[in-house]
Amino acid sequence: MRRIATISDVAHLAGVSIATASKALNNKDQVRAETRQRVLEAAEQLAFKPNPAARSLLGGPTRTVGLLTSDSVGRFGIPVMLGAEDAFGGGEMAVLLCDARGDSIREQHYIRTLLARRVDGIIVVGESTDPRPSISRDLGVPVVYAYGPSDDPEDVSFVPDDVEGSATAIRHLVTLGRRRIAHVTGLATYQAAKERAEGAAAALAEAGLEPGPVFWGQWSQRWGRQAAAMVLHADPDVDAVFCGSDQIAAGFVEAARERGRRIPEDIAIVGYDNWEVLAAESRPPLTTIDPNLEVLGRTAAQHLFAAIDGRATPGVHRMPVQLVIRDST
Amino acid sequence: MRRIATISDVAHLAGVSIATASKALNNKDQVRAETRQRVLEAAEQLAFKPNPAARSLLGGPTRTVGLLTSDSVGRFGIPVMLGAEDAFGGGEMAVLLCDARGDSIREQHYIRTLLARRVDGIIVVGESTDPRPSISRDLGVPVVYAYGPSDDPEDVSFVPDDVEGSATAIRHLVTLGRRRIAHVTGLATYQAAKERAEGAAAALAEAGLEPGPVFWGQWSQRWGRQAAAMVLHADPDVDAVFCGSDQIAAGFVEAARERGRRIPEDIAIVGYDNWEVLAAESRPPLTTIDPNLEVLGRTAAQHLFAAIDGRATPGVHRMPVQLVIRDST
DNA sequence: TACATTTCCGAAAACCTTTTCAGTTTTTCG
DNA sequence: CGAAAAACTGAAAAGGTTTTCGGAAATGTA
Repeated sequence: MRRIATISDVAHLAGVSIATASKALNNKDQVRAETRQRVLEAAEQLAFKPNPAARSLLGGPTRTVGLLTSDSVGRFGIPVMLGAEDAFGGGEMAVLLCDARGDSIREQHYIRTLLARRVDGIIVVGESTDPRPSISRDLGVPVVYAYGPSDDPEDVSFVPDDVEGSATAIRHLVTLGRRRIAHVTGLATYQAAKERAEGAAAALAEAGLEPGPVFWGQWSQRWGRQAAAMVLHADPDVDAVFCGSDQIAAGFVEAARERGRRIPEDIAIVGYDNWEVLAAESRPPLTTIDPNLEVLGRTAAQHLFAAIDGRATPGVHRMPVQLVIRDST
Repeated sequence: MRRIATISDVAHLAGVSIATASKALNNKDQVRAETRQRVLEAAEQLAFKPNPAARSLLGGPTRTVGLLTSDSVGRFGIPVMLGAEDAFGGGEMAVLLCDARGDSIREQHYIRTLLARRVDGIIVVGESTDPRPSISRDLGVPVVYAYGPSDDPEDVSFVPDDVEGSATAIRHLVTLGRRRIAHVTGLATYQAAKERAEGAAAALAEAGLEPGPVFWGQWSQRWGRQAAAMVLHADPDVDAVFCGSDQIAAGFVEAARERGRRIPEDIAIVGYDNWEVLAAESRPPLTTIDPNLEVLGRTAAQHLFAAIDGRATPGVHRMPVQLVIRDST
């Protein structure tokens, strides 16, 4: 492995001074076109890449951002993360990955590490849509929160618009002529469960329907199966169920079918999350709400760029979600 | 936001020279204990962290590694990635995340970026256990492959031991007294499918049993359901099925139950992957093989450290996997 | 030709840390 | 007490890049 080329190698090969080479490479003026050409060719020939260490030593941007996630097990953070990485990697930003695993000690450690490395900004990816403590105070670099918003409204946060998503789901069911619509969802301690129930209630009211019953439980297939028994017992004529997650919906569908209900003829089901492995493999495949997590991650990354440029956009931004229609409605 | 402290601020506050401060902070000798103490206190007070740019400019290690993944959609790379990140982040290594999304152009781009940033090493995380083209040639930094091995046997690769894992699954079934064991798995073009079938055949032979039929298909629940029909038709007295993935197993269990077979009384089922959401939520919960992906990632990371220290361990290392017993056997 | 103007180029400083080497102070031992 | 050894400290250089500023060359004008 030969030595890595420096700018003085390039300058020497091109027969100019270091300063001129630098100007040529950075598209500054004060360099004759022909000279610039010679420098560029030399750089090409030596496969020259400026040393980022030397560059950032000058105090300029490090072209590095931190990606701080708590989501070691959960599955929601991953697409957000990849979306963000995509937005950064496309430019010449590099992404430092830090997984705090939901431990605030680890989180502090990583924040210090990132600051020591002089990152230009930080994206914090939450594991749920519940607000989380802000880290932005006195940090010195801009921070953008994705999926899990900051509890400080002055921060920049991006979350899926669960209220609107649920309303969309309900409107879809109403359009299909369903009138007796139940809602089975996760624990009410989750912001996501609350907002989805809220959006559903609002859309029902808007359609002139009574708010249907809400069944709170776990975010699990098991709960979906149990809930099926409860829902069918509470109202044997229920003609649609909106589930707070695809896991719940998958369980519900399974149990309802076992009880002889046809999906979607007797009962239409809408899930939430568009978790492919469940939603597409369920029988029948689930109509569901796709929270567009990759887009959310990318958008958050773009806004971090803006914040680094001093154009921050404070507040909690609700990102549009999408209805994916399959065979369960 | 105040200016970030430099070592000369620390030296000044402690009343010593810059050199002495540096020595004190880096635990070099030639500094009186009391002087060192004063310096450390000053550093603490100013929240001083050495500038990594200046450090790596001296030619030392950058304490940065690249994590190159192709696994944007697949789920296997994620735990490997997190395991690796864990091993690095615990020290003072930083991890640069690059997601090539299976595109070799993007991959090249990222490799150049990583080299330009002078990473100390690279971990390549595959999306399947199929061998992938080596990137190590003339790179100048050590590379370790995790999950998806390099096609160059001189490289350092870590893969789950699928042969042994399948054998374990079969031995488990044999121990339970099962004798007519079928195998339902994914496409034979996958290394994973081939090795799992191979391990299963070997274990059957070892137990003195005829190799059972092998059904090749997709890695999907749907195929599991179809396969159930085929298996039960081909041999109505089958008393155990080893599935090549939890998805297949989940589909198989569902369809077998619908055909009136009791699990595990009539047919015992073993899956593969220990994909919690499927294996634990299936009815009954699935006995399965856990490939220990996080451990694999961590191990790969540790070996990258070793390789950076010049103690590389070439070859494809097969990592132990684990039988997780639930109610399906 | 002499001078003013423009266009280019290069020397040198700055960024921050580590390390070497020489110099200074303290300790030890005869 | 004197000399040698040990312990400690500080000035300076190195590492790669960008930027500023002064100077040189080329061009235009009188």
